[in-house]
Amino acid sequence: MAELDLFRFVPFRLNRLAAEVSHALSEEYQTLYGLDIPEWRVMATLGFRDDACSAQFIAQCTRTHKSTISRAVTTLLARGLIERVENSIDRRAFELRLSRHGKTLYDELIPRLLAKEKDILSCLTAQERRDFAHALDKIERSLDLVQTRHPHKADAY
Amino acid sequence: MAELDLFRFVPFRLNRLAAEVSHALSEEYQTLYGLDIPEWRVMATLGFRDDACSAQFIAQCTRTHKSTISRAVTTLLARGLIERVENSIDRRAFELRLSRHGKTLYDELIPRLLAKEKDILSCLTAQERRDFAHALDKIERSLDLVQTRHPHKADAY
DNA sequence: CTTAATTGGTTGCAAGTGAGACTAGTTTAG
DNA sequence: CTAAACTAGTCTCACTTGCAACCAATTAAG
Repeated sequence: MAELDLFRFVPFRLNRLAAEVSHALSEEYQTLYGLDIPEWRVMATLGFRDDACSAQFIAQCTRTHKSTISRAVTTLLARGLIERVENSIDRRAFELRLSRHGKTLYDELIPRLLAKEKDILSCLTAQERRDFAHALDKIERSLDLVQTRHPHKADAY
Repeated sequence: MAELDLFRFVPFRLNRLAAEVSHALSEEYQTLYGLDIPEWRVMATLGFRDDACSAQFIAQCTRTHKSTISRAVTTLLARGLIERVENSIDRRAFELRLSRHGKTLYDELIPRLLAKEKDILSCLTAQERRDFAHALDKIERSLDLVQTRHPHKADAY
């Protein structure tokens, strides 16, 4: 008969680990800056790309449902952390970018999050960290999770 | 200024990967057997330990909230997949175990899930898989996620 | 041109889940 | 023995989120 040890079962471990890490990080963006995960993802996507982009694009590259992104965008607009301008070519779509205020928050938050990540991974040696990242790369690629294109606003998509 | 590439940020990657893997697996336990994740976790814990155990124990070792486990137990009882007997020593607690029916389902499901896991990890070499598991070990330990004890029903806890 | 299909984005709804109150039973302290 | 502290499990509440219907704008087909 087949045996399964839940604690050696990778899908379970990934779930548990992701939940725990999210929880640890939420201390930073949630408690300190009042952002939830979808909001943080929008901020991160806009902050990393200096270019403006659409909600659709953010949804696709963060693999988050468009309704979730839509709600996050609404909140961030209300807080003045992002700005939205109509796209002159396609009047359905909007171009999103960080506001000056949002950029300030982003620049404050990033070092904290990177420190937290570093902290979590500090139990691994440098080589182990590289290997771990490499394994994630391969698994993501094989599951087709990778965003190969970073389309610019002009991209048809 | 600090830069953060969301796609190289481990917490984000873990979240996305865990969600994707869960989704892939749910095909098996959800679609085929009508179990959701908490229900599956209860089944897996009971199936792996031949011993009976309490809801509390399942909650602790799967790191799932006790109310979530409680609901899963209720559903599984109604479906006759598990059995519950009063604990003669402590009348607050119940001993849970798989029913014959539940055991049959478990034995059918396990090979499918293991195959799916193998499939997901097949993009890694044997050595990479070992390294990956090892890295998970270390991170889990450093985050104190590891269930060091497998308490038996007599355990005070 | 006109109609149908598609796409960006929003919203209502329902299912799932964590927090925490609550009940019942147990243990510890005095 | 009694009261206080604690624990197992259930339940209600609030919140999050995925789904699907929807609206408006755009593009494709006839």
